[in-house]
Amino acid sequence: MSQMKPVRTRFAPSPTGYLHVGGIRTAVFAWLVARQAKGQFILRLEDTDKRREVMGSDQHLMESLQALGLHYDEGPDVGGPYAPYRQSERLTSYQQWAHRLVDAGRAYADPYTPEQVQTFREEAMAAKQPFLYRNHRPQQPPAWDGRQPLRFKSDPKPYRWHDAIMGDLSSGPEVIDDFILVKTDGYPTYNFAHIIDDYEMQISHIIRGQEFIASIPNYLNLYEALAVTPPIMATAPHVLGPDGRKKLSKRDGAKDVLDYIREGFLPEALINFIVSLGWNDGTEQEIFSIDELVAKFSLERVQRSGAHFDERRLLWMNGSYIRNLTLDDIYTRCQAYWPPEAASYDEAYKKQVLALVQERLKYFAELSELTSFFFTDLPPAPELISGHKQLKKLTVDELKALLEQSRDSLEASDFSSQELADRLNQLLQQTGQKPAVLFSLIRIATTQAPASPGLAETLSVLGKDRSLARLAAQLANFE
RNA sequence: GGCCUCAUCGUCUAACGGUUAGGACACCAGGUUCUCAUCCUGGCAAUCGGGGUUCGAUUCCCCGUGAGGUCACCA
Repeated sequence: MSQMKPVRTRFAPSPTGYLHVGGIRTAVFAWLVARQAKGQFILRLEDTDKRREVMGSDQHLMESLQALGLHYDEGPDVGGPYAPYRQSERLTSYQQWAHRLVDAGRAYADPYTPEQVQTFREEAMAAKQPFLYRNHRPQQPPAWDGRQPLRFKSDPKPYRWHDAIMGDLSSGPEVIDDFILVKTDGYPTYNFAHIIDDYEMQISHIIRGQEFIASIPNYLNLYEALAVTPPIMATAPHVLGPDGRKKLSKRDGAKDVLDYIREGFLPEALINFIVSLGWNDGTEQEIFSIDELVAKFSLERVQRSGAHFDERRLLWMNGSYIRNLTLDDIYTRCQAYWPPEAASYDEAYKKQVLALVQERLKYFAELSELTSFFFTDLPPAPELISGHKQLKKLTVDELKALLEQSRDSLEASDFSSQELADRLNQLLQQTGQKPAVLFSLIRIATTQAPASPGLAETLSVLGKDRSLARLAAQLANFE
């Protein structure tokens, strides 16, 4: 056991597109493990497949991590003691290790053409056998001059190892094969490069998705050939699509994590949600602050089966976080989400509005729609009355009478929230109406919106002039 | 097809071999003098199947079944 080794974890994505909630999970786990142990979290870009690389996705990846608060101690843009952190810039290192392997007789040039190898593969599959390159291992391979792929000369044997998440795992010799170390374009494969980098960067835990679990025996075999002690392995199950049983993918509508941030999801809620997809501390606690997660998280308690991504749960969790924000905090965080008309209003007014809608927000992008009537006069919406199960039973004259009576009373109000509540109450008695009728009518007249916060609070924030003007406008509409 | 892994409400999950199998999301009903939301109360809803071991199995073992992963000059 390497209990005294400093904890250094890494997130090592390839820059082939945006990061979604499924892909970010191993980053969150790695970050938590590093923070908990007061170690380092490293970002390394695995850009060894130039064909799949997507321009700009490296920046996007870095932005996503920063936006979530998953700050890394070392990485391509921040540097660090083991720079460079981009695999395409570490080619000489891989070359050195490759030659060392060749010299030791543990790597050799692959003399076959891709077509020949493909034929071997198809034969194996046709025979319903797994494809093993080493069944075709050449007796006298040519000297490696870079024009052929360099293959690992494996030493097939069974393995038993411990995975921090999956527990004790084992495999037989039949899964060990002569995989490619260096491609003909001079770039190393992931299978080779990550092992070299993790060693050179002193990585203590490799936390990755379960698609790699079948390859681990091969890695173990290579570690032996390299005389390197493997880091702790932690294999996390996939995040599944909402309905399907397969790994969440962009095709399932897996959104870019930055899109969630843009829509006004809180980074800490997103983190809490992602972690809770497969992890809990054994109690009934659902909401964990980042500090609590750092303190309590453990790979051992991560679920071994995949978890479906359920956005409704995310919505609930984010709403819960928003409700717990202080008014000042929520105000600064939601600056970008006000309706355009709000621009000319001052902070005090917007904070009053915010206080009324805070418990209704699931994410900040809803702010505009929820609050527009506080900043601008909405067009008349007669369907709100004609579609109202109580109001539609009243005649226009009855509605007018109620509204006029309300207006007369409200004209004498000071429009404080409490005074309005009392006055509205009196109005109920004076008119002999149910709240469902009177309050609905006033609410619709003054907001023209299908929903609003409580009537007294809404009128109070709207203010006397605006409220009365809207009542007058509604009355005029009845003419 | 070989190999590996997994399996509790619709979903996320809890349960030293002994619980009326718990919580949360979602949903439904009721309450909070109007709507939406919050909040409160109640409700619906699960141990994949079959064998063992055991006084007793969600839990341990075996066999099925189902699902996923992998068998790339992708990661």
